[in-house]
Amino acid sequence: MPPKRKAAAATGSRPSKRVASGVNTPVSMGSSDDEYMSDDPDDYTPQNDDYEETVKKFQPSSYRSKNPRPQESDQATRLFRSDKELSSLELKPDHAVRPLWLDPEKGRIVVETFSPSFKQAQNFLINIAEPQSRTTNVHEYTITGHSLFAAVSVGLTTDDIIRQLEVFSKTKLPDSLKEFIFTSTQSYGKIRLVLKHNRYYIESQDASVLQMLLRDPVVGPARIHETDELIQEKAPQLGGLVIPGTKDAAGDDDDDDEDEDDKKDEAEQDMTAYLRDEDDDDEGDEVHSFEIDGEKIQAVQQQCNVTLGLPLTNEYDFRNDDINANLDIDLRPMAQIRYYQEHALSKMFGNGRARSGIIVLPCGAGKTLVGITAACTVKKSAIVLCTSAMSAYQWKNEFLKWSNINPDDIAIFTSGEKEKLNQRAGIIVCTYSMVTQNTRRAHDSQQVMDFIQNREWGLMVLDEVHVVPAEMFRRVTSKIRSHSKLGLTATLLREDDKIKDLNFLIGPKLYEANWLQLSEEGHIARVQCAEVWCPMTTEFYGEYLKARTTNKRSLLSTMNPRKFQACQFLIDYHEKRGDKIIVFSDNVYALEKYAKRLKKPYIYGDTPQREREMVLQNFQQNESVRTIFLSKIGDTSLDLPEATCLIQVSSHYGNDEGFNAFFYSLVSKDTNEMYYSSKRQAFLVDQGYSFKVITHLTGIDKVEGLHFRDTSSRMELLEDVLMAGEESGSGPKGKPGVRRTAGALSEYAGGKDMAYIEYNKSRNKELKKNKPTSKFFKDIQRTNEKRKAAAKADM
DNA sequence: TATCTCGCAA
DNA sequence: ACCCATGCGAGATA
Repeated sequence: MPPKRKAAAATGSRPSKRVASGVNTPVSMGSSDDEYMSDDPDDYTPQNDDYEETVKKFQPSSYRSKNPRPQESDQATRLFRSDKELSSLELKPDHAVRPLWLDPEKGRIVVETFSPSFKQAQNFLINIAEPQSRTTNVHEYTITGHSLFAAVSVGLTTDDIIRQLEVFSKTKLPDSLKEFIFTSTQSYGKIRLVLKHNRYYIESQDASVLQMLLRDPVVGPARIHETDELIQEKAPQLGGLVIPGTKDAAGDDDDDDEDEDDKKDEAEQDMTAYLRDEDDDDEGDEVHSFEIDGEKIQAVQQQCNVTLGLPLTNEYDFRNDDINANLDIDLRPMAQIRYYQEHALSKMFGNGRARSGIIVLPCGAGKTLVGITAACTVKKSAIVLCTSAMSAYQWKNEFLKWSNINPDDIAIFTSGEKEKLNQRAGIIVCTYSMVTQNTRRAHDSQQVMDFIQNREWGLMVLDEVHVVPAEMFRRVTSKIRSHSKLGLTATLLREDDKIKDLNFLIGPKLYEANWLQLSEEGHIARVQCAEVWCPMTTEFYGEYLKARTTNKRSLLSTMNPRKFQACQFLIDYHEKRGDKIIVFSDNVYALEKYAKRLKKPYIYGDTPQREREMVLQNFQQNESVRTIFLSKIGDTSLDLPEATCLIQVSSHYGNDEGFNAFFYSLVSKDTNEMYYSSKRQAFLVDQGYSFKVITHLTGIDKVEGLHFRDTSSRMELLEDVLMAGEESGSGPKGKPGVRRTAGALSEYAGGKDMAYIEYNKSRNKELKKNKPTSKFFKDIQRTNEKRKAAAKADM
């Protein structure tokens, strides 16, 4: 889908900034005059050029560069030196040029972002640790068993990890940490989960490990054949492998496509070398195994991963699989794999097999193409799981576009469409819910489901894989038998802590793109995030305090007239500079109110498809439609590349829409919204975005036709809101159909008083969010119009 | 084919 | 460290 993105979304080649200068400043900020003003100026953040230079010069053995910001270092030093656990650790004499602080007890790592070797350290850490937070001056990571498993899975050795850490650390590596890394990594990669003839086996070169496993109260009973003998056989051999579309991923003979742009960095080359080495090494002579009940693999995997600390590796030696039919599929020559996509794929196929795991790529960076290329590499039957029917269509279309697959060999399986697939090999694209549904199935649905469950799949692609830990969706991993699983997502953040389950449900994180780098190179959009704090009016705040239900309160906060005005101002401001604006509200009542009063089109759940299409088409093509209001429709899979500004009026969840330029979140001060805002901030920061807090919108007074300037109009609004709050909770719930109509009129009056503060000055943030393709509209149309006919005609 | 009910996710 | 609401997929019904 990368190519479908419009101009802003980077078709690759040009790393230039596509955002006009000046775009970096959201609205013009008021004077930063109040006490919130942050006191850590950003001016000593190294500039990119210098920075690059410095990094280049930096060599682990020659620490000539001097710490560019000693005061920071001193601060951090004090911080850590005061910690009793750390006080015993001796600083290296040249600690100033080394970026890492280690907390051996908690496995915590703090990186100084201003260090000359920050980038190198970051590239390394992303492979061995889990990112915890990113602030201006320090990033925090944690080393865990899982993160080390991921590191090992991708080819790093115990030695590599310890050696590199030692290089970057300000102190001598504590023995306890070394010990932890050593013991953790030693046990990894010892046992594998293997699918063969539609049965699952646990396999190892070390029979004693298997015997030990069999004594486990969870694993033991899951064994199927109760003979005491382990199965023993020859280990398969590997050979060279070429990933289609890449230069020469595994480094042997021939190839089809050529791929010019390539920015393989050294680290990556090294990595490939590691992979090869390991691969040669671990080709043992024979392996032992025992069969386990397919129904119990989830429990077994969890037990091994969590309790025993012996995660099961999933690798599929697809080239030596002569049981499952080959699929005739290749990338078309036009398909250009970008360097980071290639890196991701080389992590997956680095040792000539398909290893199961997760690839994290920002939206618009081309996740679909990665999935398709994986399928073209394995060349066996593949099943793709999507969160929505629309997304399923997009996947199928992308397959047809980027690969030469015979249209008869790819089928959609959703509630609306049950396409047939021939018996040999093929690709099925379906929704998670179609597969995981527990209730009665329609007849044809059951047929396809049987087909799916009886087949031994070579590859399972799990789109938006962060949804998989959900109770319902996680069933896919046990219902469908697949030799390998590839999870794709833009974010591994969830509200709960279930994201960890992906380690045994799918596999370790194989690759995570560096958003900063991608955005610098123009592969994904840059974003400016800002939070606008809007004081409540006295009338509204009075009612707010009186309100009993949270529902009513949230309605009052989102309908806060000053927030409305801020919204109006921002729309006005950005329309004038030529932006296309999407205003988002998850409250339908507010959505409608705002939109109607500002005379903007809006779409929400009950908006008929036909009307959605109209509105969206106009937004995309009609110059005069610059702003639309959306509810949470398209939470999954709405992508409007032309939007350059997002304003969020009401949303409880951190929401990760990807935008090309601006992202505002409007928050009513002193309300619950503030409470939630900290969560949102954390989310944005974790995503790598920086954001600002704006407490004053300069020039808001001057907006022509600014609504709610006078008290009477505000009172009028208040009454309306209170009424809505009464009936059936929050207004627009109850029956779809009875929507309140907007009040009328707009008045004029005085502005606000807010001051601007910069919250997290930090570096540029990026934004990234993942949405499949851009043809949202077309696909809806297609779906609706003719599930069958249109699909055919189109293809 | 259109519209309803239901369950689920975050 | 909200809770709910909202939206959607799937099946059933006419």
